[in-house]
Formats: sequence, C-alpha cells, structure tokens
Amino acid sequence: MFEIPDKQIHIRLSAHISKKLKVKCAAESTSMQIFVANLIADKIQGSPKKQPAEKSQKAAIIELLHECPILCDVDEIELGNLAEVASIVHYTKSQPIIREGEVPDSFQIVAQGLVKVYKASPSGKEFIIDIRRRGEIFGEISAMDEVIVHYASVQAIEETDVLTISKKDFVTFTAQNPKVMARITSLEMLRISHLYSKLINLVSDKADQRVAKVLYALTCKYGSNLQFTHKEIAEMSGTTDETTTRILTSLKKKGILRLHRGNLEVLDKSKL
Amino acid sequence: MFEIPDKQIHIRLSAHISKKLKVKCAAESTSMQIFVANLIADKIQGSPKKQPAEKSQKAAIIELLHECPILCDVDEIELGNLAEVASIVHYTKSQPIIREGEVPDSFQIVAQGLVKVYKASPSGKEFIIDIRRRGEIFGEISAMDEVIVHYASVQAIEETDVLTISKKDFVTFTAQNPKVMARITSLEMLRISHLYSKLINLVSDKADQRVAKVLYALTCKYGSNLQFTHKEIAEMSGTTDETTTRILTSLKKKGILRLHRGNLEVLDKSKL
DNA sequence: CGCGAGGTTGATTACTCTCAAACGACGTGG
DNA sequence: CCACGTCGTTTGAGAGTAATCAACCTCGCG
Repeated sequence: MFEIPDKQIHIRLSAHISKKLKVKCAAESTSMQIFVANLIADKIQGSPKKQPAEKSQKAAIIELLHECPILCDVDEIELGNLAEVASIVHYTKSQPIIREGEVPDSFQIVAQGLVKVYKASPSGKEFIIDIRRRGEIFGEISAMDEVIVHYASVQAIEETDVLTISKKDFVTFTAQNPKVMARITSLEMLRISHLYSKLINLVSDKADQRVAKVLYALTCKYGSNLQFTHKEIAEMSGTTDETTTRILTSLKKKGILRLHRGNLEVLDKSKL
Repeated sequence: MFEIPDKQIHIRLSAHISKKLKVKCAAESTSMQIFVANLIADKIQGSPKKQPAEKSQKAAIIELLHECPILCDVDEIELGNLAEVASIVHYTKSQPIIREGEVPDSFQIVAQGLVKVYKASPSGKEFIIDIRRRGEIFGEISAMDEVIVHYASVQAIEETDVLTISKKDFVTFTAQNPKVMARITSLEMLRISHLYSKLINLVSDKADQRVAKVLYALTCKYGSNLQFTHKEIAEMSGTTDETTTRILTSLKKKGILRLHRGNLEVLDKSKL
C-alpha cells in the first residue's frame, strides 16, 4: 500500500532550501507536508504498488465495472475477465496520479473519492478541466495504439481508490468488445462539447458569471453541499483565489450560498 | 447548385429595417450582401442541393478520400463504395454549413476552401475553435448512434467544396471498417488535447501572447501568408477586433509581420 | 460616386489581477 | 496543553489590462 507513514518525522532545513521548497510547492499547488511525505514515500516504495485483486475485492470490482457507463452492457463473463486483471490503487489526498507528458500505461476508473483533471501553464497557473468521481474514467488515452503522451495531469483531491487496468490488458479487452470503444468515442465527443462550452464561457463571461456557472454545474452533479475550497473553485473558473472569495462572499450576502471552511452550501441553485 | 445569382439586385429598405439588418449581420459576423444573398438563395432553392457524384468527379472524390488521414489505409474497393454515396456540396463565402443545435445528419470532409468551427455565446461573441481545410473532417458526431445535437457551428470562410456523406451511409461504412472508427477516436483525443491547450492559454496568457500563439499555430499549418482578417484572428484569440489590431500593429512595428488588407504575412515565426 | 467592410487610433471605463496584511481553525511538535 | 506553522479565508489598496465607445480612414466594388 502507498500511504503517508503514520510516524512523524522531523526535518530541519537550511533557510535557502526551505525557501526553494516553498516556491516549488506553491508552483505545484501542494502543501509542503504532503509534498515531502510523497517524496519520501516515492523514494522508499517507488511507484504506488498495485494491489492484486483479492477474492473479497473481486465482487466489489465487478460492481464498480457495472456502474461505469462505458461498460454497462458488457456481459458478465467479460467483466469477470476484466476484473481479474484489474487492481485497486489507493492515492492519498493531493497525490498525483498522472502527470502531463507521461506515456500512458494504464486505463483508470475512479472507485472512491474524487480526482481532478487539470493542466498547468508554464507560469504555474492551474486550470481544473474536470472533476471525476466513482464510475468515471480517465487515462482512456492508453486505449489508443499510437504513441502519444498524457496531455493533462490527474491528482486525487481527497483519499481516493482508483481501479487500474494496464494498457495491454485494456487494449485486449476493447479488441474483444468493440462496443466499449464506441462508447468511449461517444464519451469523448460529449467531453468535447463540454470543453467548447468552457471555452466560450471563458471568452465571453465575466469572472462572477464564470464562478456562478461552475457552482451551478457542481451543484447539478454533486448536490448542494460542495466539498471544494475557494482555490479549487477559482481554478475551475479561471480566476484567482481572491477574486473568487470576493464573488463567493457577494453571493453569500445575496443569500444564495452558505460558506464554511473547505466547503460550501448552495441554497438557491436557480439564482446562480 | 447553390450560388449567389450573378444578376445584381438593388433593394431599398426603410431606415429601421436597414438598422435591424445591420445589427443582425454584426451579431452573426457576416456582411449584409452575403446575408441577403444567402437569404434569397435559401428562399428560392431551399437547403443546398446535393450534387450527385458524376463519373468525372468520382476519381476526384477518391483522391480526396485518400488524402483524409482517417481513411488513408482503407482498401480501394471500400473507398469506391464510399465515393458512390458521397456528394460534393458547394458553399459560398460566409455561408453556414452546420448550426449549433441541429441534429447531425451527415459526415463531412473539406474538399476545397476553408471552414471555421465556432461557437457563439448568448451575448453574440463568437469564438473560433478551429479552422479546417482539405482532407479535414467535421460533423463526425453523426457517426454516433446516440441522439445528440451539434455543439458547435461550422461556416465556410471562403468559397468551399465539402464532401458530404449521409449519416446512414457513414454509419454503414464505419460498421464495416472498424479501424476508421478507431482513427476517429484517436483524432478526437488529439483535438481534446488542443482544446486543453486553448483553455490554459485563455486563463493564463495576456491578449498579446494569445494572438502570438494563434499566429504561430496558423503559420505552422498554413505557411507564412495568412488569409485571415483581424476580426477572425480576434475570434481565434478570444479578444476584440480593436485589441487584435493594436497587437498586430505592434508586431508589425517590431518587424515580425507585414499587414495587408484581409491578409498578413509572418516574417519571423520564431519571434512570436 | 457612395457604400460597406476592414482597419486604425484615441479616450475612457471597468474589471480583475497583484500585492499585502491579517484572522480563525486546525493539527502537530514540543 | 500550549506555541507554532499552515491552510483557508477575508479584505483593502493600487496597478495594469483590455473592453467599450467613438471617430475616422481607405480600399474595393457596384
């Protein structure tokens, strides 16, 4: 398993090293503790180890596969075979799953928790393209035989379990189940339509409308209790933290929102 | 055929009708002459008529199919069959080909000329998502069996010939040529990666860098002589006409560009 | 010639980013 | 348990960007 060790470790750093670390963490938008913890874990254990699917897990995996829209009508036997080659990998909060530029080697389905799909600009600004939850897929680019690289990064935004299938196994599976490939294509086109909407929103809406649209979309998908920080809302809207805070407080004053630390509640979706 | 009549027609409009027409044309970013010409043509002839592929055309159609990346390795017989059910449709400059929200009924390949894929916001602002030329496809959403609608509009930006294949025929074709479907999926993923880049550019770059990136990308694809108006560059960059003009003139002063009416020449691509 | 589309320029306004400071909540180390 | 650092949040002031509004130019064409 890949987890931050329970034991506390105390580290003393010289001032300039500490400063550099701070800058790096800021650029990667991660906390120093998590960064160092992951660094240590990486060093000690290498990449997250795949956990072979145990018998007790197999039923759970098949249930997850059933919940995945692109696999919903694949027959039981095929799903069983797929479950055999799948494994569950746990990622801690803020742990990277895919880094932009890496060569795809596996297809993934979120089993539990949330991941963000995002892209960072050279200047360090991040834009969250999508949030995926249980049953939603990513890394589907590995189903392609061309040699391409990941064009976005994926990171867990809370404790997350991810079902992982190696590229080789997934290619074999799709070859035997052409309908799955068709569903993936269909999904990609749907995602393109969402991207088009995001583009046109970015060029034509002001920051407050963009934030409102993000909140509206999140509410539609996740309900009125949203476990996101202002920073995350900002990165989904393409604005800065401060601007987002201002917009959120103004929405609060209008009675549309209730703000708490690290989460917010939408009281009146229709007013967004 | 669907063309602006050669005969000149002089129309006298009352002031308020003229004004409304002007506003409408501005909103749809088309010239009044073309708008009225298309209006008349639509009224007289209905939708653009499909021109049945004549013998002399069939060779040209097959040549086009060969140039289309997603079809490049389909065998000659299949391409011949596809050519049988394909037809060439001519669109005049600024004529709409697909309107957002329409139900897809055909798959299209640009044979000659240029089309823009764009989306308009409710406020009327347009964003040009992509420019397609000979061999590039659009309307591929009609290959899907789900009932969905077009999520962007397509318009000819110069005199353009488009190879059109009905949804039914194209679905039949892809069913017999699964590799084509795989290539389409691959293409969609590539397009997604471009969209990701556009998104991150919009949120992190200033207007001048966005324009520069647009010019750079256009130069890579079309060479140093670009037949685009400032308005079109602006709609690709997500800025206004005026801002784009300012940026272009500043680039001209730096000796990177040469500006002419309706086109521009990139002198030093590396400085963009 | 007169019109309209494309292009240019200036002045003003509005928005939002940036920088800065500060606070409360929380967890951890001591 | 307290002190501390970090994170998430809040607020303010100032700067800079680009949108908006407006006027004007000019080229090409009917």
